[in-house]
Amino acid sequence: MSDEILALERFLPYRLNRLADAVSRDFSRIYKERFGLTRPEWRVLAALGELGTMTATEVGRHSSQHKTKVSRAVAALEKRRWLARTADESDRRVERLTLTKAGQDAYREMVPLAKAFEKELLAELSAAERAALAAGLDALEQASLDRSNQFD
Amino acid sequence: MSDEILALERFLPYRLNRLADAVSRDFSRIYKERFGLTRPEWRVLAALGELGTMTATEVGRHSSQHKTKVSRAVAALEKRRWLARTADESDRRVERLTLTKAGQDAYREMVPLAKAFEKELLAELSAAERAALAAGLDALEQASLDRSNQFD
DNA sequence: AATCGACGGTTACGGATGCAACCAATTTTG
DNA sequence: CAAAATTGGTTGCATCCGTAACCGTCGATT
Repeated sequence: MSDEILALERFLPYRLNRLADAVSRDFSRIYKERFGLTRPEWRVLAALGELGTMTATEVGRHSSQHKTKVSRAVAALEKRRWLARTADESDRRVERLTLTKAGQDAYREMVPLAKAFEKELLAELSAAERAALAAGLDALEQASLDRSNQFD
Repeated sequence: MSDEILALERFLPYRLNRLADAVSRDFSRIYKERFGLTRPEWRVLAALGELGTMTATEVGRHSSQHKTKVSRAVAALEKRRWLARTADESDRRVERLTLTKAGQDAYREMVPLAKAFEKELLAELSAAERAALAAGLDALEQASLDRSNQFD
């Protein structure tokens, strides 16, 4: 294991990025081409669809997105009338975000497509490979995510 | 496994992106803060350092980067005098890219840092978890990368 | 050798993004 | 209770990025 040369194609940060890019590129066809959403918008939709009414900060935490991304995505979804803001009575800085009927409909339409996408991708792995992937990602998430406080 | 709700935090494309972002964010401190490189520039450096003289197209393939990214990164590294272009005798469209002495020095300085980074990250996993991660990534790469022709 | 399509690489342009600065509301501190 | 520090959220700015259009060169076809 010399320290002279780095095999880029085996280097973990590189591999993760390349894989994430490739998978996301594929998956983005669902929310981008078919629904005209950006990735931040898709994530906000997914967060609100999953957990219901939340504040922008909570959406950011649940979807691992910087607050500026959330702010812009929320504005875009609001313009599309897929979500609505309501003032919080007890704290006037906060806005409570909720999907509208149209937003919920879109979410319900996309969830099966997302699940099918994931299923098809994983179907190309053996059961043992899927188990290894799950275990490996869990472990790496635990090691990586908590030690790097990503969002301010 | 209802099709009503998607658990975003368990969704593969999301997990991969979040993980790649977190790990890259950490690692970028090495090439960004300490050497003032962008990620595309780091990758070009890594490709040339690993494999020696190459064309821009080959660099792009080896580092999984779009040709415009490569073009800009090469221009930046050239300006910094970390790489030099030489005309290819037999094909005047092509430029042969090589690291200069300064570029090689920088590469040799960064490789141990990169390896140490990866080692420390993986040190937080057990041996079994590392094995699972390796197997899982290998399998997913095989499933994903060849079926999505990412670059033109 | 003239034409046409492919290829290596660059660039203009529009859109996305992160950082920092900012505003307003709230909480903490003295 | 006034001042200061913190928080939720937005926006200006500079940068980055991908798409498409482009330029010059090469190879094949004729």
